[in-house]
Amino acid sequence: MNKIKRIKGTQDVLPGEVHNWQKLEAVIHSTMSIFNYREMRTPVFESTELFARGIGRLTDIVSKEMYSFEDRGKKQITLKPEMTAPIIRAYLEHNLKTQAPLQKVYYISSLFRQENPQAGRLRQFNQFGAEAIGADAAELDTELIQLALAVFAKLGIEGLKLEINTVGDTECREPYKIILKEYLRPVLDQYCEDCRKRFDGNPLRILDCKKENCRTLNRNAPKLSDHLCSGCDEHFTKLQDTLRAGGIAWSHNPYLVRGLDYYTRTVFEITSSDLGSQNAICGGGRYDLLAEQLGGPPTAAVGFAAGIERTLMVMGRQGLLSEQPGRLQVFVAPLGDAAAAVATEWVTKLRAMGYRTDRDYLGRSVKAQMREANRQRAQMVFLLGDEELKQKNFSVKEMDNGTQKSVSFSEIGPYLSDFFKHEK
RNA sequence: GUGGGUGUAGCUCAGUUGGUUAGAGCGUCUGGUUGUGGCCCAGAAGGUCGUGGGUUCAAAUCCCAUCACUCACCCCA
Repeated sequence: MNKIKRIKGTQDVLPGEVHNWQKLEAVIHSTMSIFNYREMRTPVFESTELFARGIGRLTDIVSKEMYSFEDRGKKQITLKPEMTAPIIRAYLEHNLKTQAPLQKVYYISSLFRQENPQAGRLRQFNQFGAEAIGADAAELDTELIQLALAVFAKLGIEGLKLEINTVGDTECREPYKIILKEYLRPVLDQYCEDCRKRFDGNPLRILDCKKENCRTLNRNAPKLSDHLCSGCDEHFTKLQDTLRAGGIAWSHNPYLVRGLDYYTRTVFEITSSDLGSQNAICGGGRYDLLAEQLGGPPTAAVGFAAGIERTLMVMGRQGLLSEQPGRLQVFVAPLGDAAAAVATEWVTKLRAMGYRTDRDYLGRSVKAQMREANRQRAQMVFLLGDEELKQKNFSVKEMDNGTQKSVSFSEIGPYLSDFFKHEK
């Protein structure tokens, strides 16, 4: 029989590394709490229609990357490829705005996209992110950026770059698209095949094409920043003012465009040079039109999403991952069947007292049990053989200093509380 | 979907111009102590050399195909 292997683009997080995930998650929870964001969880799958309408049918994600299938009831189902659309769906479905006009929520979730894997890109991957729903204030955009940066800062990550841009709103983006298309149409045949495809559905994406030739052609294209409506212009100015007031460094990248259709006004991206070619660790922006596209009332909102695997990758490159999980406090080493029975009772008692305790289950020799205790970095070993049983005590070996002493069964409680008095 | 790279022990890797029973380090197990860890020493277990075919007296080694992994394009977290 050949072994079954994991699906391409998926990852196992093994016991020896999971503590780093837990630490990251703890920082996310605590930072979100400090910024007054509350966690929200949504199903792993949704109706395909949600993403088709929310993200946009012409985007890469929807047109070729989704894990979609028909269930036994002939419903079109998709494993969620991103979190913003499900969050807004739930927000609308439960009328959360009736609870409070501004909802601030966050999530940690697995997402699924059927792309070709490479460094920092998986088919099942994890993101954390936050969404503030119900306000169009630019200060809120700044808060989301601060929040993302705060998580990274608390983790000790350095050297991140923040880029911002504005993509306008319906009032100015649609007219601008027409102006842009008028410029592009006569020279379109000089653009690459991808760009020609983008022309009808998403001409803005032509502006951040990476091909040298397209970039050259783009230099003479009309700029959105010259065609912003007064509302968007003010919003972008306000964003930069508040970022400045918050002491945040950024650069304005006029070609920064997001691949999802729902963005309006603010877009931003945080990148790290400690990643591979997939260098974005966080992306976000404002999406004031999404709620309406999903059948809800006009609702301003802003959010970000950050890659957990990419964050861990950066932490690894910066030496921020720890090797050592917690230590075992007590290892009970019984010798023989009689001792094994008593050991079972004591392991139960020690655990009930709150000490991290384990024992041998393989009937191993003392030497092997000591090796095991050492591997577990146990702080002490309770040896229990015939002599100890007769005397009703343990031979307790303190592993860090190598000393050994007899502690009678009745004194174990006080002995342990004294030994561990400096640990809480 | 398209390109490049790599597939030998659990892990990281050697393996000569094709030549007998395919090696090392780490890890695992056992022993060096009637019942004592780490360091050290000795030993053991563990391999369809990714898979299939071809060339050859002989293939881990050469050729073809295929699969997997990986990096990159694209796009994104």
